[in-house]
Amino acid sequence: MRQTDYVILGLLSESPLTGYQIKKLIDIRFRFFWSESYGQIFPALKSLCTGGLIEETENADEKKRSRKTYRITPSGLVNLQQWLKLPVERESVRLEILLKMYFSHLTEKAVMLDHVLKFQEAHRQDLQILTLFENELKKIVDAGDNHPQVLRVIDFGQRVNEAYLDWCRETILFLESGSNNETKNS
Amino acid sequence: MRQTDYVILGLLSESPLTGYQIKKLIDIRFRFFWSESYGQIFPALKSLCTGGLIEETENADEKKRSRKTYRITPSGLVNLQQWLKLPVERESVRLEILLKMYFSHLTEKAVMLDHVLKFQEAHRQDLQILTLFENELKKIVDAGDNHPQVLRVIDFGQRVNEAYLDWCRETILFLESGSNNETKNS
DNA sequence: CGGCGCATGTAACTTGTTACATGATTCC
DNA sequence: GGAATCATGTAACAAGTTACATGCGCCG
Repeated sequence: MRQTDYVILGLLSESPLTGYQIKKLIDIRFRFFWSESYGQIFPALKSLCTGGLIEETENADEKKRSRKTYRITPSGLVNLQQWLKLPVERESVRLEILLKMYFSHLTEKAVMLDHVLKFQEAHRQDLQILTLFENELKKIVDAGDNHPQVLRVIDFGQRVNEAYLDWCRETILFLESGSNNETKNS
Repeated sequence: MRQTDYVILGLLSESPLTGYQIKKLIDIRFRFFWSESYGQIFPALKSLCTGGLIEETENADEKKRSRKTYRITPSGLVNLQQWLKLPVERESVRLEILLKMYFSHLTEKAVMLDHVLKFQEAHRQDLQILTLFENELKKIVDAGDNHPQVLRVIDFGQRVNEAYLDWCRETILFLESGSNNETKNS
């Protein structure tokens, strides 16, 4: 069982979905802390089916062979719950922009400024999407569900993205001040 | 050229190093935003050598076949500088703890509390290491170098880790309050 | 009927980790 | 001499991406 399997089990624990929908959900809801490609999702769906942790819903309309909808099985739910209890292992973060920042005395400040501006723009968007999602959740009052937990996840995203943006502001000041060019061997 | 190649070029642009030292530097200085394993570093060193971007320093002591020290070549430096100008592509973050938080209504709050406490402890340490590194840098006054840029990287780490810790505090409150057990099918 | 978006799937490839083997050096 | 740590290296595996092939269904 890979991590991909558990993401899928988790999403299917909320409602039945197709592989395509799973991908879309991950891209939107989990965008700031997770990602999966089709190349992982579809094989995972197949193997989860084989293992009996999920199953295809039988559509009334039998002829539609495309658009397979999957749902979690009782045994899948048990598996998911067991995984939740396991200690969190992997935590991987790879930010190329910091690598470039670290070595950026070897190039012009304008180059780095450009990178930071793009980074800033990307994370402004992340923050916006996050806030949209938060408002949507808060409108739906039939709590009972996993809303409080999801709000904790959104809060994480907001804090981190705000930290990113604060850093961008200060770093932009740094890069705009001083000499415009810091190249060593110019 | 993979990202690993550029990390190595960057580190060698500061001073000659052995593969082992490169690994250690990445583990300490880059710990909060990068990682590499020996399985990537040693093959990369070999291929960079073949490509003429780095070279072994000839030790006065010829007999030592172990402990090879590498240095960057002029062509390697040019390569590194070109890479710095290229747009930042990959930015990957994978935080399993948020995945578990998202689905944590399916288990006891105590379970999630445990995960968060471990996460908190790990990032307290990160913050400490970061501050240590910062003080060390500030003591060495022969700036001129890349110190301002490195301080920007450290600042990033501090902000993000502080955001993590703020989130932990609030999340711990959330998990300690309310019912001790939120399992759906208990 | 042509194009677009929805949807599934896979093969080839790249990237990254782990476990292991090996040997040198240092310090007690 | 024995233990710890420094140090290099690789093979097998696991994980993840990309590019591509395919076909359905709807709208104009």
